[in-house]
Amino acid sequence: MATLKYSRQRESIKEFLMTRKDHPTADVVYENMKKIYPNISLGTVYRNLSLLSEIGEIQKLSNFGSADHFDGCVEPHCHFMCTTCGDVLDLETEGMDDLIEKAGRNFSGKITACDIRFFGTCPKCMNK
Amino acid sequence: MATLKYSRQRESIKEFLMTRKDHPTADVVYENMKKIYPNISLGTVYRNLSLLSEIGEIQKLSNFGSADHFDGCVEPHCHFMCTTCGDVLDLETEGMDDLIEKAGRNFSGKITACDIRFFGTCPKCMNK
DNA sequence: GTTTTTGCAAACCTTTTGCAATGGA
DNA sequence: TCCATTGCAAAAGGTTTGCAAAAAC
Repeated sequence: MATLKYSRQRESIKEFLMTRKDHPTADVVYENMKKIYPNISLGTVYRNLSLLSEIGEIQKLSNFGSADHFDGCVEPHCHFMCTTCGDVLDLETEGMDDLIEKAGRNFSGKITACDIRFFGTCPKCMNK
Repeated sequence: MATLKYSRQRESIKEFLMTRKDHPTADVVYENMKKIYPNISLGTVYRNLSLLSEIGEIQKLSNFGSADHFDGCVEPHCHFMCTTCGDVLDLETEGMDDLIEKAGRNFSGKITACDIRFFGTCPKCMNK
């Protein structure tokens, strides 16, 4: 991999994601970056989101809906998507650590990762 | 919803999915349908795959790679994707039925569904 | 005869890429 | 200076859609 050079844009994207508790899409990141860098391009946003998730500084959540979502928190945790409003939220993970081991019992391949996602109605939409 | 009318194409698509143990993408379904209906269009395949998954006769797996996969089996079960060859396989689910209940303990919304996906190396790719 | 489904092609949405110019080390 | 990063625009990949013709009921 090539040497990494500093870029203001990348720094801002990472910072933005870390201060958001939701999990915005590339487009939302782009719209927010335009407030700081009016000429920033969507391509730059995508390139940096890929780069950041490759080096493990952010997490890419693929296919909650049609567009990818990005999470500034890289600690392993589950996600929940509200089927009413489309929001993606974090969820407690306790008691799910042995899933990979359990799943491997009847499988002759090797399982290295696991992704759990929940769906339903979020607290906000429950009160409507 | 409008009344459903019979269509040979839809019937064949469903049958094809039920006899496959892997989980083909729309494109693979399309290529195979062309053997039976040389003039069938991709649009028809997509329309029927959507329709069938809406009425619960097949399952759409939206989370593996860039294209959706389709599963002729609608019983709840987990999936595994090989990060080497890209194949999607079924996996035993025992001991995972209480996940939704567990996840709901610390959550004030309502969880109705859960999707568990595993990643790793499949048996075929282990022997290479 | 009415309504659904089809084939075709164009549109759509999200993401990636080529390229010359800019900027960091 | 050298090479990574940027902005721009075009392309790519997967999926959806509008429309007139064909098929189902």
